Amino acid sequence: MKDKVEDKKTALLQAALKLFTEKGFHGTSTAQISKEAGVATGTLFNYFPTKEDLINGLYFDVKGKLSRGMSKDVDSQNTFQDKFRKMWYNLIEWGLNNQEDFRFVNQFCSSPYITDYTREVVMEEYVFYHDLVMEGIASGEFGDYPEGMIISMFYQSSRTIVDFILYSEPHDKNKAIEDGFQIIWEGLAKK
Amino acid sequence: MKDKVEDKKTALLQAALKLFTEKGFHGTSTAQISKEAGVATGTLFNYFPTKEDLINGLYFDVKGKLSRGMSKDVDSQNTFQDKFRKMWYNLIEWGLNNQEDFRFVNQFCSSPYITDYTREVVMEEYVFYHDLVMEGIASGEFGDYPEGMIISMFYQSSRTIVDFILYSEPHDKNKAIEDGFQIIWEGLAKK
DNA sequence: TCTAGAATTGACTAAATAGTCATTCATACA
DNA sequence: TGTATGAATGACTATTTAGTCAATTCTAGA
Repeated sequence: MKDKVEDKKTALLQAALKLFTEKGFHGTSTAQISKEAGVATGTLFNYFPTKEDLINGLYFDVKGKLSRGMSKDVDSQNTFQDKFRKMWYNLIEWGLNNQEDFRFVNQFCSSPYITDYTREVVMEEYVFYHDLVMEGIASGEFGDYPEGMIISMFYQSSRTIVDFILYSEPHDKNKAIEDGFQIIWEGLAKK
Repeated sequence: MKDKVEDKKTALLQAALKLFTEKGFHGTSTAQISKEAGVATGTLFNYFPTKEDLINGLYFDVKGKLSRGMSKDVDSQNTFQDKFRKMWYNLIEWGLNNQEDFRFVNQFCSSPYITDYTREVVMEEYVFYHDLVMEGIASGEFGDYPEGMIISMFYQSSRTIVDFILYSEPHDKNKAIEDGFQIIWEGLAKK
């Protein structure tokens, strides 16, 4: 049955997510992943021929979810600043609601186990984001900074704020999110 | 002889730095580290009883160097902004000139292999930095943001700019550094 | 030069690893 | 009900791992 097949694959991905994030790629054995997923050791290799295939599949999966979470309702915003604010809030909320996924992506985004091919395929889902930044530069909303710098600063700032909220546990979470947006927007906007 | 002892210890730390950064903690065997350092497998365990002691020693070492690099000549600056600009430039230059060290610190700063004790001891070297940020908040140079948020945003931005320079290879490195400072300063400063 | 103590060595071990494969099991259809 | 197909299993293997330790080499002072 199709559902059961997907069940086991999903269970394996979920187990891998948890363990890779917690103990790293080499720190997690395939036996542990199988056990956590509740399947036999051989089953893992039915779905993912090698351990590297597993982490690449997982990376693709999680990056896709992040992309969809980030872009939600952005189009329906009126001003450019509102589009970016919406994206900011989406990103932070997604990070807070999907902590393991967020940590996984950030931990493995520059890992040698993720192949160039995986990176390429994943990149396609972020074209809308690049386009939006280009638009902001062209229309003079942003200061005269390179596209790649704006993108990295924005994304890394979201990581920083998510970590800040999780680690420092501020009494007013929403203020922390808005503070973060103020900092990055004031930093990047044209003066 | 004292020098030779230090030689081997240094060689081991250097080898571990290179390999841990490249292949991760579990991805690097103690045998590889010994080989890279040009010593026997047993020698590693003379200096560091366990592999975890090795990475903790390394973390302590590198964090100390980073702290000293960051704070150089900051005291002799006149204005508050100049102190922060100096620290920004120090940080970026140190990151560019010590890429492996920088990558290592950033990769392992939230790793489970680094003990709470190591973190505590390391923290002591960053008191001056915390004090400076507190001073900036008190004197109204910074906007009304939590101390921890300012510290994280500043440091993570430096990571972002170092990575941007290394990965995007902009034609004008110095403009990228100053751009980065503008972004983070405009973001954090009181309006 | 001789020697005591420390540093260095690398063969060794018990445990763990990624991946295999012959066997068993579940399902869907005739 | 009988059976054919593919999924699931877990014992197994060849290799690799962190760490040990008895033997060797080096060093500094007498």
